[in-house]
Amino acid sequence: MFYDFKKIENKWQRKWQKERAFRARINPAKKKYYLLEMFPYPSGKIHMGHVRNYTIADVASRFKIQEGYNVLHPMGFDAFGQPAENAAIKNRTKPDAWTHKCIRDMEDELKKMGFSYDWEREISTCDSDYYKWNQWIFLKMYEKGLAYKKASSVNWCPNCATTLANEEVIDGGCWRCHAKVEQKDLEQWYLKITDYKERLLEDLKQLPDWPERVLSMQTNWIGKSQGVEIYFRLKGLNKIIPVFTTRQDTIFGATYIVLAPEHPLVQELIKGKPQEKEALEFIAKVAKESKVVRASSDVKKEGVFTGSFAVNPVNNEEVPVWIADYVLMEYGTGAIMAVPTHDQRDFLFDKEYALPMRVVIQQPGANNLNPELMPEAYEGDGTQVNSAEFNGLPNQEAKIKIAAWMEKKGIGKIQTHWRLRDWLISRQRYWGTPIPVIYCPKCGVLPVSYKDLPVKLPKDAPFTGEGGSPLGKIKKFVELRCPQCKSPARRETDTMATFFDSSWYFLRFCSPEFSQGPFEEKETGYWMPVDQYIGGIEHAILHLLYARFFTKFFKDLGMISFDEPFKRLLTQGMVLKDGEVMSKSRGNIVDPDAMIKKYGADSLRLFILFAAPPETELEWDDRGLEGAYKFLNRVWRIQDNLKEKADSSLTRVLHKTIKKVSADFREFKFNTAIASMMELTNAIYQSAADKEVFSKLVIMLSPIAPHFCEELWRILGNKKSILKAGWPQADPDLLVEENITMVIQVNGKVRSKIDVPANIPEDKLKELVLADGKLAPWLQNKPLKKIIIVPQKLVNIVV
RNA sequence: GGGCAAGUGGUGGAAUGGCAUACACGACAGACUUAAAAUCUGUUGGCCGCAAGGUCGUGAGGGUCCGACUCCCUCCUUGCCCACCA
Repeated sequence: MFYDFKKIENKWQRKWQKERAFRARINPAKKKYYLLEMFPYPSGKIHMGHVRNYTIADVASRFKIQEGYNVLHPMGFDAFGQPAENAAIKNRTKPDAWTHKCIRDMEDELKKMGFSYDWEREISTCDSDYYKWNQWIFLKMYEKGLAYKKASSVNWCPNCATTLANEEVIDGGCWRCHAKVEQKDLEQWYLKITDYKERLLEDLKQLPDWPERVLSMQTNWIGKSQGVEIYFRLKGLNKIIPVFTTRQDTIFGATYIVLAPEHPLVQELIKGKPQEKEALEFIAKVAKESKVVRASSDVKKEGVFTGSFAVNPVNNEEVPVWIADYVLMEYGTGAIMAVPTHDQRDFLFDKEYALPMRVVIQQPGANNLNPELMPEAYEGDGTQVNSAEFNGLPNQEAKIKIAAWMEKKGIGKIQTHWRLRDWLISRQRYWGTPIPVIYCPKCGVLPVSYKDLPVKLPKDAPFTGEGGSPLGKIKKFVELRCPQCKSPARRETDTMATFFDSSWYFLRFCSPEFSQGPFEEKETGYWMPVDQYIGGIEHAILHLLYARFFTKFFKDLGMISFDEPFKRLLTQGMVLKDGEVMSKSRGNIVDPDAMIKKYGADSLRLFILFAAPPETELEWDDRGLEGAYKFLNRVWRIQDNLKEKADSSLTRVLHKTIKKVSADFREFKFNTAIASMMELTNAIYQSAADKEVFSKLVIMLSPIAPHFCEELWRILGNKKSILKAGWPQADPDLLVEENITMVIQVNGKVRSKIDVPANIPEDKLKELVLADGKLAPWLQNKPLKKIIIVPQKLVNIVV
């Protein structure tokens, strides 16, 4: 007999919706729990990654409800973005209509999984009720000087005809379409996230419940490094070139310096030199290369001599000045001191052009380093040599002393450098939030006034697939009168990067219909911060960093009182098929909808939680899913064979299971929680359950297989929803064993086992153990050294 | 090149200093059946042994410990993230 999952799932999904079972409202009498998954892009279909992410969250949500928390569990759509425009070009649909159709389809699929969302809070970032507040936030940032416009060389995707943030360039290609990224000069809007770099770094300490990996990725991305800016005087010119280094201990080994080709002093340095022509050609060549190509490690390091010399301030040595592609203007001062013996990049460049080298850090223990014979740079620690008064010092100690000494002598300055850049938010696209700015030829850049928000995205736009923003082609949108002087003016036609939308949506969920501001402080005061955030590791850097930045900004505006938006973070692993990530291009997709049709949502949920712990990769297995289905049927059949009173041994197993499952749920260890419920089920098959035991199993299983358990719960005669059943408590008296099995080891190897009363005194236990005949062959004629007793577990005899 | 994970039966995985392989999948066998499916019940790391039992065994090698899948060191492999960052 199989249970009718189609009927049951449909029935309960409709009932939960009708009864608003997951409606969340402020209730000061109850402890709140805000559970959030990274909201999806509405592609129209959910994939297994979504199923996994949302199932993990849903179990946590339902478990917390049963534990008595007031749970907020919302869902919405990150609805702006490129695919809608691409679909518009391809299928002649409108992005708006296409997106809303996709949203409806995805809602249906999510509902079929039985997720416990408060659908009344659903938000969609492409609705003007939402993006109005993007514009509001932008204006606030503009007021505070955090949004600014800058002409700069940007990454340009020729395929998408749009700019990309550095963070969106992957291996020299566009993060979406993988086309080769070029360089282009454009006026762009930036957000000054660098103003928050110290706090973004420092406050990571407030997040002990984030995965170590993510914390380390964020730290590296912010990239604080302590070093010294050293001043090299240019020979023959009354100018100095500052260089930044974190290895000031190697300054005595700096045998040349290298400038980025774009460095402002380069033109002056090469002027009239024999190398001038060659240098100019080189600069022109590098200018054409994208930063990304220059940054790839397999490209040979190239450079030219400028014909000029600089003076190393620590020993007054004259060193040649070179320019090279591997030095970037964007980092540090755009100039480096080259120490080929102790920096591998300098070493490779040195070998290419046969420049001088000198060892200044001697490797401990090994033979003296010889610059001619070194196969590579020595970048490790050691003792200072050829370093004047610092000779003999360990280099880590010299680092501190040299920095202080340089500051004292005025030849350098201790400095901190950061890797984090400002965030480029302009996109030359249609399907995004219009940046609320007006350009007047007389009055200049004018922010749109708050009362005129939202600047609505026009519904009709020409989609030709050709480059440039479609918005720029809509006269009605672009042309207007300047609000100050009434002369003809233009609107900004750039839209915001969608990362902007997702940087504060977790706040909007607290009061999705609030019309006086982006969020209502009474609501965020109760619900925020998010207690548990769940999503993919691919958002470990950008999204989480931006969301943290926005949170700090709102705090500075006095709108919220906390520093960090997400208390705990869980990054779920990918879903694999045959050892590879599921993807359309690989053609190894398993469609969740087809699986729901075949086995039901409850079986799918059960399988996906049982197959692996949440953080690790999950190998898809059709047979595993079938196994989950069979297990549910096995539980279903228990109802046919209940007895009046369960055996006391079964009751003990039940209470052990309650303890284990409760602990595992709290730590998101769903795979082992399910395993122990399977063990309980096996025990029930050995010795029939009573209603009490069975009911408790059903409650424990209900967060995982909610429709199935709700149905069984009613079959067992309960009138109210299983969500109101409360979580079972383990009876401590039933957890205590009267007799336990002790493992007996001799020299660490298991040789015997004995059953003893749990409360046996140690000397009595020793006596029993030594009398154990099985041990005789191992103890014979050997002097007893000691006996180690681990209470309730084992005895180890050392001979 | 750097950082972080991970490496356990035929497979997914369990055990985070104390009985290695829980739980499940698969396989094999039995019961039920005219038969199959479903279901129920067993067996299932390698080697030696009729058996009792012994012995080897958690990527490789070493170390700490009464005792190591677990901690430390070296190496190998795989995955993810980052990368001319000076």
